Amino acid sequence: MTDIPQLKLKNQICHSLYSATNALIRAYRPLLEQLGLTYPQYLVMLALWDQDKVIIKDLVQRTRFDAGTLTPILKRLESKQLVSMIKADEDSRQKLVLLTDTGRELAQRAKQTPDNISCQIKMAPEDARQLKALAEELYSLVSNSLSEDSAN
Amino acid sequence: MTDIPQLKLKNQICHSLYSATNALIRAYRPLLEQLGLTYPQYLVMLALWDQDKVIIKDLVQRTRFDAGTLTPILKRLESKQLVSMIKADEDSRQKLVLLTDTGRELAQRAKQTPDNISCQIKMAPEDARQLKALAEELYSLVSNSLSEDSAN
DNA sequence: GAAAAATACTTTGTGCGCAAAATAATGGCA
DNA sequence: TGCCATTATTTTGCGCACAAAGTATTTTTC
Repeated sequence: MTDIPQLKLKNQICHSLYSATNALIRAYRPLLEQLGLTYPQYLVMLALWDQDKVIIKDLVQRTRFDAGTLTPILKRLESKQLVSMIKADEDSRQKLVLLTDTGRELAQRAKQTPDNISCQIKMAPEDARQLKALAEELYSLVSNSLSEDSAN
Repeated sequence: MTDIPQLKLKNQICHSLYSATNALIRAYRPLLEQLGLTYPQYLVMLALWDQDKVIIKDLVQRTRFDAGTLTPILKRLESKQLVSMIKADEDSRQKLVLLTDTGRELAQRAKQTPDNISCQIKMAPEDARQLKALAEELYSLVSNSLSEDSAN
């Protein structure tokens, strides 16, 4: 017992956030399994259903994934025939990510997923809205502080 | 463009939560590096600074980590001489986790970490309080829904 | 127009996160 | 006393998460 109040696990936002996020991913797992997707793969597919035929850099921005994380995820989606990748004409450093027909069709089967999750979890809509807003706020505060940091 | 509003990445709490959590872990990294800890190792140390000489099952509950995740983390903490582990007398299936002197002393150096983080991120205290409360709420809602699920 | 800097992406290595299976010890209970 | 279910922990296997280093291509600079 060191008894430094600031070091109490119970007082750490980071722990609440971390365990809530992991629990949520666990709740998604059985639903996404039916689609043959992992949670990060699902997020990438969501981004592509919004818009495909985009370069990886664009996906990095929209998914907020690290590029080194995204490359192997895209490879797995490719091996599942959900996406295909081609070199960009204008700049051959870039790669375009395209949905296949199968990938596009999967959106129809995925349509129910968000409803199923919120049905199962039953968080008050106002709480959910607020949680999302606060998580977004934290994300942008942290991102700014990190980019300032690397600029020194 | 499939244009199913429910499938828009921007409308997903899960994405906001996921990217905020990962960004926060990234922000912790340089601070924890000075302590020689990763983020999950830090959470385990926080739990042990609260109370050590506990069985792994107790740590699983308090850290909310999976047992299969905790075992290798404890091994790494042991190899850094921060904790030691002994078999429990009463029940030799159990293992007691103890802080070493070094492990206990590390709390003094870690004392500044929470302040340093909140200094760097500058989230309004009321927002931070609320974010923590909502994350806790989500955690317990999801945990309940998962345990009901396995009880069927 | 060649060298240097920047950009887009991939690879490598370490450490989780977790389901599922394995191992080991304990506690019924017949 | 034996057997079986239960409990505590570890192992295995796969997929991230990300820093750092590597590769390839384009752009800038002189």
